[in-house]
Amino acid sequence: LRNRLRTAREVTLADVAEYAGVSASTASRALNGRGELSPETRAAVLHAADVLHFEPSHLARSLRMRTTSTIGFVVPDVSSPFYASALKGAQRVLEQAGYRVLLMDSGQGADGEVAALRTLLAHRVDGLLVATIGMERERFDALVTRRGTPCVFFDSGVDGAGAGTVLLDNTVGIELLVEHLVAHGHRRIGLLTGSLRETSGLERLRTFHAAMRRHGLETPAVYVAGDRWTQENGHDATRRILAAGEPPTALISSSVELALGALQACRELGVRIPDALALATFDDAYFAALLDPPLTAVAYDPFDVGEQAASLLIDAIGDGGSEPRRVTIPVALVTRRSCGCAP
Amino acid sequence: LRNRLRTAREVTLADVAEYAGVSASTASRALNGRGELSPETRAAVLHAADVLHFEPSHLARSLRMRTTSTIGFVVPDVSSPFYASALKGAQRVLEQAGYRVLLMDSGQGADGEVAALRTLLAHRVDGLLVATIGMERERFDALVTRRGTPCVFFDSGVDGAGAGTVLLDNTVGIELLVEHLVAHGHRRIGLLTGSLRETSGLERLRTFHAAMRRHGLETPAVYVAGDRWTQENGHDATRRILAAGEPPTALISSSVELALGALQACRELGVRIPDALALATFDDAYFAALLDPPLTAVAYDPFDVGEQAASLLIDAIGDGGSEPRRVTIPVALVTRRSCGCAP
DNA sequence: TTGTAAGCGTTATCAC
DNA sequence: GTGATAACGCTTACAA
Repeated sequence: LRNRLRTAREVTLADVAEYAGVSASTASRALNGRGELSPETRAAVLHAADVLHFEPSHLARSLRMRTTSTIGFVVPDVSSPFYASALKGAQRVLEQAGYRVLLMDSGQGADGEVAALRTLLAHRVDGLLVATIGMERERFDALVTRRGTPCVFFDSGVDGAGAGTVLLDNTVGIELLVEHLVAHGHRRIGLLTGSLRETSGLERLRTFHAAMRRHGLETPAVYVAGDRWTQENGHDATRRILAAGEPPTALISSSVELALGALQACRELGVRIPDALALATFDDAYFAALLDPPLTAVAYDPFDVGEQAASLLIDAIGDGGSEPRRVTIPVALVTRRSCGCAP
Repeated sequence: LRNRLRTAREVTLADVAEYAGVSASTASRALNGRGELSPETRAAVLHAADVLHFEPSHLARSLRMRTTSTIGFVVPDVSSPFYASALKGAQRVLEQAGYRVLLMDSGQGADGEVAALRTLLAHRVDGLLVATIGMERERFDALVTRRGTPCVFFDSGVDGAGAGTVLLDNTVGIELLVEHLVAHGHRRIGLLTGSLRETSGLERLRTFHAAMRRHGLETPAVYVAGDRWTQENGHDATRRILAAGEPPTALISSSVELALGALQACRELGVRIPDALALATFDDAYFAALLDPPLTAVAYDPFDVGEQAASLLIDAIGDGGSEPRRVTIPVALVTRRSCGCAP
């Protein structure tokens, strides 16, 4: 026995059974609390497992049970605070329900996203949580719907696909921003946009135009710029917008990364915020109040996004083919100095 | 339809073999490019796999091959930018080498860490990448060393355990900070510390005391405070330190979260930085230059930490039991206004 | 109450 | 070259 332990070989259920003097099936039943067992037998098995430091192979179990208790999580960029927080929120709920998380970073590319999905599917994950960078319905169906693996989208979805979608309240968020800046007296307002292939990017852009129209305000094409969710893009887009013949007096940013880029650009150009340019952004980062100037922002709970998506997914795994569900995460405006509000 | 799709049996290697009119072993060989095969057979199998949308079960393969191509990644808090970046760096290297990442958040608790390790081991991961919150050597050995699963620590390790450890150059980092503040003329310097159960927390504290002594400076006990890596802790610790009879004129923060807390506390107390209190911190966050005031910081590449750790792990998986290796990530001082440097 | 045997979907070792 | 056959470690009818 001692030699058994020392060898590199893993301890298996068979070892436990042998040590306890029972069959493998009995050992299995004892360890999983299934079926009727005599108390002594159960105790003997538990003891054997303990002595041998038995750790059941999740692999073998999954193969046999045809379920892995593993959820695939796909985001464009794990190092972004938003996705990291959503991940944490989802993980909390998922672990509670006995699931593990297999994480994949799509690297903000369509190929990366497909590859990530493929890997996860090969792993036979029980469900998928994905913030897509923008995939066509057909491709998604061919890849995952056909397999029957439940998928919940968050932050960015594929129209009509999936068992559910969790989105921020982009409409209300942008409207709050526009209204607030208009209330400050601004009429020339610009917009920094992220990727328009993603739901959040597109919804924010559309709502912006709608809100401006509703206020009877014009938006020259040059007042809208940006195509990626990066600080660099925010910087470049801001410079482009400010280079307009008659630049806007206020700027709305679709994300905090873009806003940081705007801050940087304004600093370089000597444009003072909020006097020369008012700034307000989507995403209330934890450091927003400590920036120079403190940033007016649309706040929400990023953990909540992950939690809700995870709950939806667990439901979908449970009840199979009920209606696709849609959850909207509420947002609220937090005013600070960057929009012109008093400190 | 949805239900039908859902219950549809997965397509297996046997299906592919049958469709191609060959045996399962031949199909396996064709798909994996192993052994000698006639070109036609190979083509037929590949075609069949394509037509049937065959996706090999990673589960079955792992069980048979006794290797999962999966790496377990354990951090105290995924939503922290540092860990998220390290994760991304590690993922890049790991994916390149054909590994997937199974992520677990220990939730900053010892129990959570043990549970995470257990789960990962049950999953038969090929290797472990962990930033421990501080585990005893014995416990670690009983849990993972006994199993023989290679483990590389990063940011925080277990003395003498594991196949390698990747740490930031905490010594140089803190020395740079102390020297710079001393050069500004400060003699009363305080320190904000994180968890002292973690390597980085402890090393930073120790180096601080050593550096101060080397400069012939005294550090009253009340000048050092903090016990967790959170903004809230930074806030509270700062208030405690500033409440000293003769408060320090400069403050070093062991992490950017702590520094944000300090900034917040100073704002509340009306303490002006850098005039009334100079501030400099470990960690150069991407928003550090845009804070009020811009933060002087010790910079390093967080992705690098993950990459190096991943490389070490891949080596360890390859050559088995060579010497434990140790990598130190270089750091550099970035001066900005918060320490008293000109803008 | 407990044991036997048949798989889950692969790959490796033999034969032919 | 290609095909049986036997594992890998587990769960679960079905027997006993």
